[in-house]
Amino acid sequence: MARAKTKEASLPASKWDELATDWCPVARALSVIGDRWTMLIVRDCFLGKSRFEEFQTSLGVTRHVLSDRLKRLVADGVLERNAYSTRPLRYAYRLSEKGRDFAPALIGLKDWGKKHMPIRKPAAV
Amino acid sequence: MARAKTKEASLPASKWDELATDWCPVARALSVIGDRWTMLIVRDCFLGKSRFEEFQTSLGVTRHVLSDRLKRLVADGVLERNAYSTRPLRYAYRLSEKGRDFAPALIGLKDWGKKHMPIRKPAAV
DNA sequence: ATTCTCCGTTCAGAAATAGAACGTACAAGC
DNA sequence: GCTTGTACGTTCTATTTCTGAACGGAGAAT
Repeated sequence: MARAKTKEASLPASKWDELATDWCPVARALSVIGDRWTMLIVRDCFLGKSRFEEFQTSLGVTRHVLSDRLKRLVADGVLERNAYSTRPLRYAYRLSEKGRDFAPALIGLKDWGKKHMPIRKPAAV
Repeated sequence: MARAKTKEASLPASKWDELATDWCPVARALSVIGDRWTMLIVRDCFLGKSRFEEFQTSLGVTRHVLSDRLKRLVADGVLERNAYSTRPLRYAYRLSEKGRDFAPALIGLKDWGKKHMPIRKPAAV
């Protein structure tokens, strides 16, 4: 996967790591999906997206950050990376059971957004 | 989401603002509470905390960022700021109805954290 | 008068992000 | 063989954000 890593494409470390062992389960959950993009990647997975380009196009996140977050989600067991093509080696990212268990939290956020952040646009939820 | 920028202590603006008008209600919700600390401040409010020092001690967040997030939450209508003391003018931050509506999402995160992030020591220690 | 508490603000250095270009691997077309 | 197109990342630099510590001010307590 990674070639010579002269410089580590590091993940957030300082304060996030403390959250991972916090007494509060909400904080521990946020240590995994509490950054700007990660929850949206998980949402995209729920919507059936699974490929790098799909996430990138959908979210508008920079490729660097997307690459970083996908690695982190795989490392955390939220996503699973499997080859969907062997000849041009390509990987698909799909939710694990651990990832699918975010559904209630996502629904809570969805309901809040619909109620408190209305918008008039061709919504296709 | 334009916020009072009386000074240069501006709040995250570039990509977060786009989320606020995203077609997806989850993204719109995250434009409000999707950063590292904001959801934890809301959690603290659910736990009965209401004062600057309480949040700061509880979270370990820097005072600068805490000040910024509280302003943002008040501007977004998630928290209400009321004086609890007039002589040494002090304000308490409490959840509005809009803020209390985060309960389902928080419970979802809590359940996920309890199930998938059991408390354990960091590897080294 | 001095110290203490509470609620922030300011500053410099460290870290993360944005935006774009670059690399690799394979397939199809010329 | 050479170029173009697609998919999946990596590398680069400039900008933005965060951390950590110090500073300030207003009243309270000693």
